[in-house]
Order: sequence, then structure tokens, then C-alpha cells
Amino acid sequence: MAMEWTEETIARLRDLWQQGLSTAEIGRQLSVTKNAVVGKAHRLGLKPRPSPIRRAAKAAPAPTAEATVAPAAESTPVAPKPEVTAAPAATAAPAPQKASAKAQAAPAAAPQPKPAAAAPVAEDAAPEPRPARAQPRTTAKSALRPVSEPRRRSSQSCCWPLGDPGTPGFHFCGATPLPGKPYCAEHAQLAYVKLRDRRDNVA
DNA sequence: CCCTGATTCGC
DNA sequence: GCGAATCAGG
Repeated sequence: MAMEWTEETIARLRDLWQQGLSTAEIGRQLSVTKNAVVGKAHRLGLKPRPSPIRRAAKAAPAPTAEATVAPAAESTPVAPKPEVTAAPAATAAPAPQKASAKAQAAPAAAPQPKPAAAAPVAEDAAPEPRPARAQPRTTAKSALRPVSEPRRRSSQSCCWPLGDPGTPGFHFCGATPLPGKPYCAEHAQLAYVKLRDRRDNVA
């Protein structure tokens, strides 16, 4: 049977995707494969994320010679070469990456709502926007910028995970989130906790 | 080898 | 619509 993409799951997918998590990471949290994530993301229409590759089209789509005409190829003889370095993650997403062992992502480990447990933020400030279960790997190649993320309002429902991702009872809070936040007021408190205070405030 | 996302195509 | 298989780049 195929995965039941409920409003909830889809909302989560959208959110995680928007947060810049890798497809595999999202898949782990959603208990699906990265393929499923990618596939669904495609069908959902979202997908403008930096891709490592740009697959050369195998089947040549009947190249009609008409398109060969270069429009206004007079002013600029050479294109600025924009490349595929869009990398929106650098501007808005924390860009989590590099996990030594995926084994650590075991459901029994820390998928529980203990998000703040791994928040790598300076104490006393800078909320970590995501209840990352385990310390998200960070290649350190991309410095995260907690600030400047005006676009894209958060989901319409609180994305706080309840239960173990992958277990039947797993679900998301679903309450109305704070403006600009992926979590409701209640869970935002847990998500955006100061390091010095987040000893064991996780129920 | 690991990772990443993209596309195809049988279901 | 779904996602494994496959592809392709880093």
C-alpha cells in the first residue's frame, strides 16, 4: 500500500522541505524513503531546491531547429554563467547535513519531542527553528543564518512532532502556529528555548 | 564509498 | 498517485 499522504504529513513535508532539510532527512522523520519524499515533493509542486545534479535528458525531446535562434545575442556574446548555485539554503535554511551514522537516527534514540535537546544555539538567544530530534549533522560548510527569513509563512498548523516518527501514534500538534513560526505558542516555547534553560523542560 | 536530489516507470 | 529503481553529480 502506498503511503497515506495526509494533510498533516504533507504539511510536515512542506515545512521540513522549506526548512532546507535533505530529502533523506525528511524521509527519516516522516518514516518514508527519500524517494517518496522527492516524488511527493514533485507532485506537490514544491521543489526549487539546489540539486547536486542536472541529469542530462536521455530522450532528446525532438529538438526543433527553430529554438536554435539566440535572441538578442548581440549585446552579450558570453553569458554571465549563472550556474546552478542557487543554493537558497544558504540564505534561509540551516542546511543540515552530514550524519556520521544514520543508525543514530533510530526511532528509539531521540525522535521524541525533545527537540531543544540539540539546539546548537548561543545561549540566551537565537532560537533554533526546528525540533531536530538528533543533532542534525552539519558539514559546517554553510554557516546558518537564523535571521532574515521573511518569506514563506509557516505552516497553518503546528508542526511539533508528538510520538515517535514511524510509529502508528505519531502525529503533529496541528494547533495554530505563531505568526512566522512553525509551532503553536505552546510548542514554540519548547522549540525556542534558551540553552541555559533547556535542561529538562521537555516533558 | 558516502552523500545529495531527479527522473523514470511499473504498480 | 505512489515510490523503488535508477541515474547522476559531489
